[in-house]
Amino acid sequence: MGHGAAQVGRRPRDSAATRRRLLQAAQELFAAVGYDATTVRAVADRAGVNQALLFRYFGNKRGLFLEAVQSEVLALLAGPQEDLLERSLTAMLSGERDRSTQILMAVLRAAGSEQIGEEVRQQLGEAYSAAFAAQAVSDDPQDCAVRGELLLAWVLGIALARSMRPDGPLQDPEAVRTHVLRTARALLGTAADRRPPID
Amino acid sequence: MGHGAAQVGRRPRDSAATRRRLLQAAQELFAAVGYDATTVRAVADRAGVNQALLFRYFGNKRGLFLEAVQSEVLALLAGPQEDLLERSLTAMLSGERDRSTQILMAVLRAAGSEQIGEEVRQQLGEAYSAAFAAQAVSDDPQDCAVRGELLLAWVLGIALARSMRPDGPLQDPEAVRTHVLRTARALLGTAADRRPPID
DNA sequence: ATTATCTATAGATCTATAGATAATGC
DNA sequence: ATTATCTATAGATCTATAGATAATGC
Repeated sequence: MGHGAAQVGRRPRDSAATRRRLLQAAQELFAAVGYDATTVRAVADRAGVNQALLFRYFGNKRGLFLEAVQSEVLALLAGPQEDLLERSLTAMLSGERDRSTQILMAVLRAAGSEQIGEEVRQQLGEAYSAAFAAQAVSDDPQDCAVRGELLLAWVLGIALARSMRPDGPLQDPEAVRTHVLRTARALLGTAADRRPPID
Repeated sequence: MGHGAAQVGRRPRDSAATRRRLLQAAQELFAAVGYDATTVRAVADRAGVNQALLFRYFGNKRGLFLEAVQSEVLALLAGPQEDLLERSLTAMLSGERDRSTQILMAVLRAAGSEQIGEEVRQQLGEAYSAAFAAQAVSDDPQDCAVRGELLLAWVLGIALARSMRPDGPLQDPEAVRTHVLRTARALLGTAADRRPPID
């Protein structure tokens, strides 16, 4: 009885595997239902691991989250700034539900959470904002920041809307991708939008 | 002792006032911290009302939320479809923290919540989407829906980002308003964006 | 002896209800 | 007698910890 799948017996001693299983389960659940709605017990159950081990290896729920998303977020932000938006969209819209996609979703959903707070928002927000602002054609740095944050807010909103309405119109990756990339050019004010079209 | 402000004595019997106070406190708290993070006890305390009365008058937390936002949402959606975006932005960006602003924020934040679910998302999402889609210059209804939902996602994301970062760049109402309205034209594909500028 | 796993539970919330107490209406 | 307010608490979570149990390393 008790919670979740009954422990059939004692698992083999393998701390590395236990950590890995917990991190993977965390990535999946955080991405699927968000930070607040993900319980440590659900993560442990999904990983097939005793719940107390989660605290042994990650300290607390926040520590688990941070470690679960850290490497992938750094990898995303380390890429070329110019196509951060495109890479974010690609990861987010990818139908394959691969690891990067799930982690990005986990982060975006956590950014809208109450609990996870500044640690994620601030860091991620500024990184995105800077990358986006770097593309904006404007002399005023404050104006660049506004445009960058607007773009981040859009990606965030799209991620939320998609996860909230699994059958909604935003499930069409190509349509979303096309419209967002086209419109983002207008927002950032690239030359193509400032002058009459070439064609 | 107990919870919150100590009850000094029995409040005067006034069910209408009690309901009103609860609704107002709910609007403020839901707007400020979101649906999940708002506890019924916090609402009751802020209203200066015994917590049990909340259930007497509204059944449960969901009922309180729905009644708190219903009239204002209907009023917003009942206005002319063409400027729904503009009215939404105005309400959202208004510095006066007036009633409409708070209710809109409450709804937008609730749309990103786990608990409140379909009832709000579906209804509001479709209403917004339809209104926005009505403006999109396109023959394909599915394409219109995508653009409409993208715009809703943006408004939602901006609302979240603003409430999350109280000192961020998106606190400048005029900058946000200008960029969003300009860019929305590009997204919806009005004539102004399809042809070279007149000037 | 050390390290990993597991049991059991503390302690903090939070929503919701049952039923007592008191004020108004007749 | 009816209706509003208040007390007290049930019952369901959820995070986190203390300490027992068992497996490996020496």
